Amino acid sequence: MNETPGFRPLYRQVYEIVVRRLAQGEWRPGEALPSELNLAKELGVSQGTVRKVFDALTAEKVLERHQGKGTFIAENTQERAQFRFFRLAHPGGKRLTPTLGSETIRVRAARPPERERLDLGRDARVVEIDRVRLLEGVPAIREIIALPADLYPGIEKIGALPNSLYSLYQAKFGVTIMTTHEELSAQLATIDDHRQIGVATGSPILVIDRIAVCLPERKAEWRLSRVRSDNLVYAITLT
Amino acid sequence: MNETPGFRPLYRQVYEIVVRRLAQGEWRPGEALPSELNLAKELGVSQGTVRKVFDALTAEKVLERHQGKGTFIAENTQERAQFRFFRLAHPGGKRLTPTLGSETIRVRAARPPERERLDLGRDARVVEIDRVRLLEGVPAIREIIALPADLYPGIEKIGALPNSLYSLYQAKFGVTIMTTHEELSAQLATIDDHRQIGVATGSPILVIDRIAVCLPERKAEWRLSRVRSDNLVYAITLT
DNA sequence: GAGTGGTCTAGACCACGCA
DNA sequence: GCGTGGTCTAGACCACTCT
Repeated sequence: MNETPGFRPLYRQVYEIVVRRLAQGEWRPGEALPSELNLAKELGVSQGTVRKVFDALTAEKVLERHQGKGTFIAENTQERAQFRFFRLAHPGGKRLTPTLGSETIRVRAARPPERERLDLGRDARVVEIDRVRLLEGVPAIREIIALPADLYPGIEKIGALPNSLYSLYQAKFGVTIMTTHEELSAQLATIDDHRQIGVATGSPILVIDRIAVCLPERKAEWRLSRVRSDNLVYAITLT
Repeated sequence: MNETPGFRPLYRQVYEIVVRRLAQGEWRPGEALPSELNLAKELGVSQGTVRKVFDALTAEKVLERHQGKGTFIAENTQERAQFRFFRLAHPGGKRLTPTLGSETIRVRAARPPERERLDLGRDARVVEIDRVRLLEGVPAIREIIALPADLYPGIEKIGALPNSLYSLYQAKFGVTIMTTHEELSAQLATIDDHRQIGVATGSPILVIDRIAVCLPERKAEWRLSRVRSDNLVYAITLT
């Protein structure tokens, strides 16, 4: 099939074809892809090669397979996105689901740290979302979110945003968040923290600095979360 | 091969056989397993079925495969264990490697919280390790570690412990840490924190509460880490 | 050259969802 | 009953390592 040094396995090439088509929106979230056999015929490879690609994309959570039905584009449903990227829980385990407190949204020129963190050019604009989220009815999380405005045209006109922004990004703007890079630190509550989530100034706050990356590879969100740390932990399993 | 409701794929059964043999120490860390073809013949299955099992265990980081050489038991080498389970870094990215400050080790009866967190019986004993670790030469981490004593016979007589305990657990006691469950919170530095890692009392501290699980499934370590949070973050990628 | 894992194919049969 | 993915096999050839 080819000569040595530039050797690239067939399934790699098929993988790239499928990812490219996905990114171009040839299939929409929730839709079924062609069956293994049909795609194999179309691309002139064996079913096993397509299967290997679909299996890999399923492991990456890009696709979902259902025996007897077909292969589908994975959806960032509310609940799914919650459990995948939202890690807050009570000590000992019970997962928590946040509800919305208040939010403001505006579009403005990107500031230097935003340009740097989001890999934006000099004249880029960002959407800034500030919101407070509640856990069990109590203000618990302050979030300051910066989005590259070109990825989310008109998001500021939507009005009330859903609890899980990631399912909104996908459904309305075709932006599928694939991975996030988070940096956690402990800080002391500021006077703003006190005003917005009611903690005493100087009490300990868990700060989560997150960059979210979408498919295809691009930094699609910068989110700074300040979380009250009384009776609340960030729970994660490493494997 | 079998009737419906209790259907278990062949590769599942092979998987369980291999894991059992691994846990029984039939092969030691760093050693090669039988080749796909040989194990397939021995078990009376096809090479493809063994391949599927080896691939799965490789994805779980239990095995390592090397084309032309063979399939090996993954080693928790110092560096590998570092990067896998040690998540502290400078803000923005540079990974850090801790060095040892001081440590004490003793064996004693398990206290109720230890029995509860480690699933131990009424008369169980634990090994307690208290140590201070340095980052870039500065005391930065206090760790209080509790181990089920029966898993680590004689560990208190070893003397100086290595920087990465997990490679010690594996090499000396056959305990391979597979996953860890961590809960992070922010707290204020106590007077003990001040004495041991030099931070001002009342400054913010990142607390990591970790349970480590070994192969076969058993809670093999409880570790409480208190980390100074100035110019230091816990960095993690979610996928 | 012998032995190992890596890729690719072709085909059989099973389990599941749906009409 | 058909079409889907899931399992399993057998065999070919390639790429890599070691002797």
